[in-house]
Amino acid sequence: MPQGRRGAPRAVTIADVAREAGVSRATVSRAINDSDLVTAETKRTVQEAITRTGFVMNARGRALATGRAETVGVLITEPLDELFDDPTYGRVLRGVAEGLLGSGFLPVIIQASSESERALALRSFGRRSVDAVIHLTPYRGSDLLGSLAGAGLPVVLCGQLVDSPYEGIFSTVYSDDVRGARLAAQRVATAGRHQVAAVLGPADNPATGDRLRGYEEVLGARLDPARVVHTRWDSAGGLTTTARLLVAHPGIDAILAGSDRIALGALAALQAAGRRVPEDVAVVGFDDHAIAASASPPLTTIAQPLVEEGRIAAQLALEMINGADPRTEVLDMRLVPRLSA
Amino acid sequence: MPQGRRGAPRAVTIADVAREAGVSRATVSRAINDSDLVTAETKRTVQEAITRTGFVMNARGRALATGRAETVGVLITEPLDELFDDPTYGRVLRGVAEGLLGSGFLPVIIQASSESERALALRSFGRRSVDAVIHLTPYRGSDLLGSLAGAGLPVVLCGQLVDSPYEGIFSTVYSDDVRGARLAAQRVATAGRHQVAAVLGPADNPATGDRLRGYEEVLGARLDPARVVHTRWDSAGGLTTTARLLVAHPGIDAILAGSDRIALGALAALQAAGRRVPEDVAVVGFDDHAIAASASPPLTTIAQPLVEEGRIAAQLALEMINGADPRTEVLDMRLVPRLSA
DNA sequence: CTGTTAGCGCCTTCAC
DNA sequence: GTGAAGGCGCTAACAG
Repeated sequence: MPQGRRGAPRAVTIADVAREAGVSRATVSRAINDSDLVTAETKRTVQEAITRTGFVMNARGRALATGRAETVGVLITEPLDELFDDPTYGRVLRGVAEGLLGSGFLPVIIQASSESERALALRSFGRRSVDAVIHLTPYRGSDLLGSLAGAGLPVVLCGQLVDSPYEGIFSTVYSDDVRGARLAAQRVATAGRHQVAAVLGPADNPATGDRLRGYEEVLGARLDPARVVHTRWDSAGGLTTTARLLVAHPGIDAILAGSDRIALGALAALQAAGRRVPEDVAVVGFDDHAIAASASPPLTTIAQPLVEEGRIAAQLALEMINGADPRTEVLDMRLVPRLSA
Repeated sequence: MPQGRRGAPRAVTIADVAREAGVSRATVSRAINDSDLVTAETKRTVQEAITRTGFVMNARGRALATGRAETVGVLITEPLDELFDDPTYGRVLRGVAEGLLGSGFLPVIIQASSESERALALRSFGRRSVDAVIHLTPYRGSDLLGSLAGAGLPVVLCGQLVDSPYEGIFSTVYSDDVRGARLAAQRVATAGRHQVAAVLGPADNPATGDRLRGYEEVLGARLDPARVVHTRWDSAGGLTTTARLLVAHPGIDAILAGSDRIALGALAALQAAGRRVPEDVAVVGFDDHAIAASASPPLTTIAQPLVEEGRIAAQLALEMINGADPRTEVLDMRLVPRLSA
């Protein structure tokens, strides 16, 4: 019964239910919230009145009374259409949804790519439209983080921030890039490779530095700084950069790529140069992107536990909503061995 | 000043501002909402008190008083990884955001791919957490639509529903698949193609039927029913299906594909069969997906005005929130001529 | 133009 | 266990 889609004939409230059930509004409220101050008997009476009247709890009244909207905002600051070939966020989001399930809190995704959208989102946070914010794409530099801190509501960052300038203010969850990079480096080290190269992502990205550090820790002199280069995250960058690298350093026998897409480009460059993978040159990617498994040869790579990251972000958000102090969770990455190394 | 991230020392309310400014709460409220019942002078006084106290409007109180949360839910029932896979939704979302800009309403994306998430979303709609819902992926059959109708709040559907069973209840915006298909068909007809084939998407998808109808209207006998086949939306489906089709009907001189991804598969199949495009066989895609422009040869295709679709959906939602009756807007598709036909 | 007075729908002490 | 009463923060109708 699509009752009154216009004119909204005045919604059913707990007062109506109370009248119908012959009890007070307080009792209805208690029954709804399953308080054990109410007889099972009374609860049933109320329940019947609810179905008879078609009562649905109004979230606004409840939010005002309880002080919580029972929603968690998931903030995405990158344009959605630019993320289309990056399943990362989808996975994290799935984790957030799972982590919130059963808590009574609903995740609402808030996209704020433009400056005006960001301002809108911030205003809405300040106004307490949501009880907490999970920020999927935190970046240093951005003044957004400062504004979020000023908004004075619980915030969880997905991703590591260099120097942790907001430690003690925001909760953080991230996968340890240094340790992930160590796994990649160990793979080529135990395979006896000695002339290792690194084709990293942009130098200003925090993950890049961490990954390089992990490589260096394990490989030492096997990773000559001359063979460490930076490029864009995509495969075109990996292709041209690797091609140049092979000319300058023909003896390279392993390539640690900053991302799977870069690795894909590297594979193409190696093939063009007539090198066999992994016989002549081993290649290790990063991310376990969908393209890694279907590359030829299938790409050995490092997987981040994205879904778990989201799940833990949700958990941290709920904790802070309940008054806990912010804290940081670091997750482990995992080597996914395939054929390329 | 990251003031009190815990313990929330009691937020500043209009009462505090009123006291500070030496006016009544009502006046503060009016000043905030820029009512012209307030002197510019008084407004300034209030404004100063606001900055001095650091007041931020509480959305919950306002929502309860006004009866609107000033948010529009954007419902996505497909798994988000597909959202990020398919730029379609991203574009529509961008349009929604644009259409809502300046209205004071904030779009919140609600993902409901699993059954439990759907139930959660519906409950939240019933409770009036949002003022309207824009449903990006409506499908007949789904009982979700019935539940939405029962939730009794304004709903806008993005996409055509066969037989419009909810006409007069939901607003709808869609691009006319029939007319789009006619454009594709005319392209190959004027090019003098006589043995046209159609490699469509799944038969149970409403768009599929419409597109076929458009093709038939224009091509008549040139599109022999024997050369009309169905497959999945992706390129693998296009590849195998087209390959089979070419064996059964070697004389085919044009292929109308149900999507650009299907078209991409068709291109591969044609190349494998040694046919040149467009000399031997013309190919027209559908959607103007990003891959269309970079295909070889670049794909002639049909573009849906996705951003505008979103913008109009937002507009329809706002209209209905303000009491207007639901209505339907049909947008025009556009031929994007490239080299494949 | 501004202040006073009621609510919006729910939850929560405080009595009984 | 249940009811009565007050309040969450804001807006709106009614006086002045």
